[in-house]
Amino acid sequence: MLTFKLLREDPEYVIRKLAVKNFDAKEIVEKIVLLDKGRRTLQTELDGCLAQQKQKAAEIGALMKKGLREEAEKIKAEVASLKEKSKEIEAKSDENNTELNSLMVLLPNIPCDLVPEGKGAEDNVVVKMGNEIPDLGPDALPHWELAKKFDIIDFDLGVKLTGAGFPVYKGKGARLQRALINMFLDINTAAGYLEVEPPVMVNEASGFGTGQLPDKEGQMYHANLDNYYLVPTAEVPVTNIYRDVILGCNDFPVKMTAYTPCFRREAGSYGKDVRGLNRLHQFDKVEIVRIEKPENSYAALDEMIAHVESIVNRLGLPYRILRLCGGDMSFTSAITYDFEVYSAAQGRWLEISSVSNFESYQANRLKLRYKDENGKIQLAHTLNGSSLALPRVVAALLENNQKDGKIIIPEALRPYTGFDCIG
RNA sequence: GGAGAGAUGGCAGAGUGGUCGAAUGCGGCGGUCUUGAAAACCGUUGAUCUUCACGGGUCCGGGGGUUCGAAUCCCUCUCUCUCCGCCA
Repeated sequence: MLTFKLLREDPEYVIRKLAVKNFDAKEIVEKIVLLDKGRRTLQTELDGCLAQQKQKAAEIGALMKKGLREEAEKIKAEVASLKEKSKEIEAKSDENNTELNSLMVLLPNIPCDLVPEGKGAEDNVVVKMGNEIPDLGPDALPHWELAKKFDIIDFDLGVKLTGAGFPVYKGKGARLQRALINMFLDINTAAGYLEVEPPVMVNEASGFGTGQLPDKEGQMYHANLDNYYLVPTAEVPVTNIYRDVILGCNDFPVKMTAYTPCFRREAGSYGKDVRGLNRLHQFDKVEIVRIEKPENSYAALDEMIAHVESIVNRLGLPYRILRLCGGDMSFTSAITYDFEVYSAAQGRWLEISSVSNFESYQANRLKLRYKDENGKIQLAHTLNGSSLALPRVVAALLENNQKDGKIIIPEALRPYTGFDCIG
C-alpha cells in the first residue's frame, strides 16, 4: 500500500519491491520523501499562522462589541501582516503538494511477495493446467475462417460500419454472444455476486480512482465534448460505485458482477495478435469485483480463481493458469493470475481472464475505506477478475469444437444458445 | 434546448457576516427500566491533516474573491430538482 507513511518509513523497501516490476523508483521516491517532509513542515507553519489570525479576529469581534474601535484597528493591522505571511506559506505549500501528488501517481503498486521476478510474458509461471488439448487433424480452420464459413461473425462489415476491431455478430454468432453473457452472469450471481449494470462511459474521477488515469490515458476512447471515457472494462464503473465510501465492518464481503461492452484503443498492436477475435477495439466481458477487508483479500483472490476456473471447466476448454511476473503485471496490481485457453487451430494460448488483487492501491485513490472493529478507519482491499472475456472464449470454442464440418456447442451452454451445433 | 429553484453531518432539515463543526428530528451506539423485547427516559454519535502527546489547522457541492472575521456576501464551474420543448 503506497502511502506517504510507508514511503517515509521505508523508502528502500518501496524501491526494492518496485524493481520486481522493472520500475526504477529510486529518483522519484527520494524526491517524494523530501517533498513529504516539506509538506509537513509547511503545514505546521501554516497552521500556527492561521491559529493566530483566528484568535485575533475573535479579539476584534469582542472589542467591536464593546465599542472599542481604536483598539480593534490596532489589531487589524497586526492581522494584515499575518495574513500576508500565511498567503506566502500557502503558495509554497500548494506548489510543494502539487509536485508531490504528481509524483505519487507515477508510482505503480507494490507487487506482493508471491510475484516472481521477470521482464515479460516469457517469465510468467504456469501454476496449473486443465482439460485435454484436442487433436483436430490437418484440416482444422482458424476461427476467423470458421466465422466466415458459417456467416456468424462479419469482420468486414464491422470495418464498413466503424473500423477494424469492431466485428458484427450475426445469427447464431450473435445468439452465442448473448448465451455466453447470460451463462456467465447466472453462474456469478449464483455464487453470490450482485448483478449490476453500470454506465459504459465514466468521468475523469472514476478513471483516476481505479488507476486507468493517468497511466492508460491513451488506451481509452475519450468523448472530448463531455470529457467522458468509454470504459475499457466494467472494473472501472463497478469499483467506483464505492469511491468515497466508508463501509461498516459488517458490510463485507462486497461482491458484484457486471456485463459491459469494453472499449480499448489498443494503439500499437499489429500482426497475428490482432487477427480475427484475438484483439478487438470493442468486445463483451463479464466482470467480477470484490471489496474485502485486508486480512481476507488473499482468501478472496483464491476463491475468485477457483470460481473462474469452474466456468472454464464447464465450457470444457483446455486452460492454464499463470502467475504473472513483475514485468508483465499491470500498473495497479499487487498480484495477477491470468487464465489462458488453448486455441487449437491457431496453436496458441489466448488470455481470457485476468484476476487481480489490488490490495489498497485502488482504495487509496478511491478513498474507499471501512471502520474496523475498533472504529478505526482503514483502507479496504479491491479485487477483480474477468469471468469471462468473450472473444477469445468464442475463438477457442469455435476452433476446438469443430468436428465433421460443424461446431459442437458445449452441453452447459446449450440451454442458453437453444441450439447444439453451428453448421 | 428554454425558464425557475436549490446543493449544509448516515438521512431529514434549521441557520443571511462574529464562541457555528454547525440547532432540532430520525437513524446508529451505550445505559436505565423489563424475564426478554417494545415504548419511555438519560447519555453518546462526522471526516481529514499535523503532533510522541497536549494541542492546533482544514472541511457546510468544486474553485476563486470581498472582509480583521464567511455555511452566511460576490464571481465562476459542476450537479440536482420543478415547469416547458424534444424523445427511446
